[in-house]
Amino acid sequence: MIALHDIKSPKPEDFPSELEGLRMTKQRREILSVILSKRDHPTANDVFLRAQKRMPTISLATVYNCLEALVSHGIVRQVNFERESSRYCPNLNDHCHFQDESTGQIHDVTFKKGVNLADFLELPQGTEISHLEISLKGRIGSS
Amino acid sequence: MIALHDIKSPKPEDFPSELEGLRMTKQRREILSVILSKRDHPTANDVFLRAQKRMPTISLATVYNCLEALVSHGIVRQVNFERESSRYCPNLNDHCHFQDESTGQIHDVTFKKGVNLADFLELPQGTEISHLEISLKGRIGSS
DNA sequence: AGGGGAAATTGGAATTATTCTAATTTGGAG
DNA sequence: CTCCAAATTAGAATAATTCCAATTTCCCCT
Ligand SMILES: [Mn+2]
Ligand SMILES: [Mn+2]
Ligand SMILES: [Zn+2]
Ligand SMILES: [Zn+2]
Repeated sequence: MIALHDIKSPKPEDFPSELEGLRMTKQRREILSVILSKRDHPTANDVFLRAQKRMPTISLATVYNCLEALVSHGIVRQVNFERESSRYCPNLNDHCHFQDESTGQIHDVTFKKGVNLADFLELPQGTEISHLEISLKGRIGSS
Repeated sequence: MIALHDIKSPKPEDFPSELEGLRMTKQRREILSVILSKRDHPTANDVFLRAQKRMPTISLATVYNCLEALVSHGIVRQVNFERESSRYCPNLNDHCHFQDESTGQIHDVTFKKGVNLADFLELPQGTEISHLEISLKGRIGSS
């Protein structure tokens, strides 16, 4: 089973016309391909700028609309660092984010295998988590 | 050693005129007392509304200024959930936050003792974390 | 193939949390 | 008491995101 985000350099044409019950319009396809084609974590505006290269008439409102559609259908993840603008991530595996304060770059951080949340947190019993976000900031030492 | 946030119903007068190197003006005192006097996680505007009761001339800009001063001096914590407005927390112990989606209430969640981040995350070696935020959303089952 | 209609896109305006600015006030040091 | 840096204030500015109303797209039906 090969996940969408494993595809190397996807062209918009590579996507079916419907995905996870979401109609794949050409704008949505373009935006998805922008997000999948570079493993960084672009903001909506970054996505807009990149999408404009191949689709000069796309609007920022559409970028926001498409991102919201992709996120709510679980095709793309939305990532937040404090009050900064949201970023978007194609990695659907369980992971969290580390922002290197010296470069601004965001790195995916996976969980050690076998661990699960409840092992770490003193959660009130009966808690059902629907959404989890872990964001780290710091530096990578030269050692 | 009794921590500030353990004081029951602190009046502004209870605070020294300087704290952690921060000059305690009457506005800062008032705002700190607002935050300490109720264990919820108010937004800046909530704080403004509450502070106005005892200090009708305080301005929203001052509330933001004071919160920023208190946060940057480590006297209060700033808490974020996705794109919602920031909230402020008097609990300085290591903890994270759970928002109950049925009530909107935010609960402090502590870490199980003895665990530490590096045990959970596949961090690139040499990583120095300067800031960490864990935010959960969900519901508390009736069981 | 043609037409209807719901959904998507668009540009621009609106919203809103937060920050900035410039003028005034405050309060501790000398 | 005076001086001065820092804090407060009202209001304007900013910027990310959402809303709106008009247009366009395109799927479905005949
Ligand atoms: Mn989410
Ligand atoms: Mn912080
Ligand atoms: Zn990611
Ligand atoms: Zn808290």
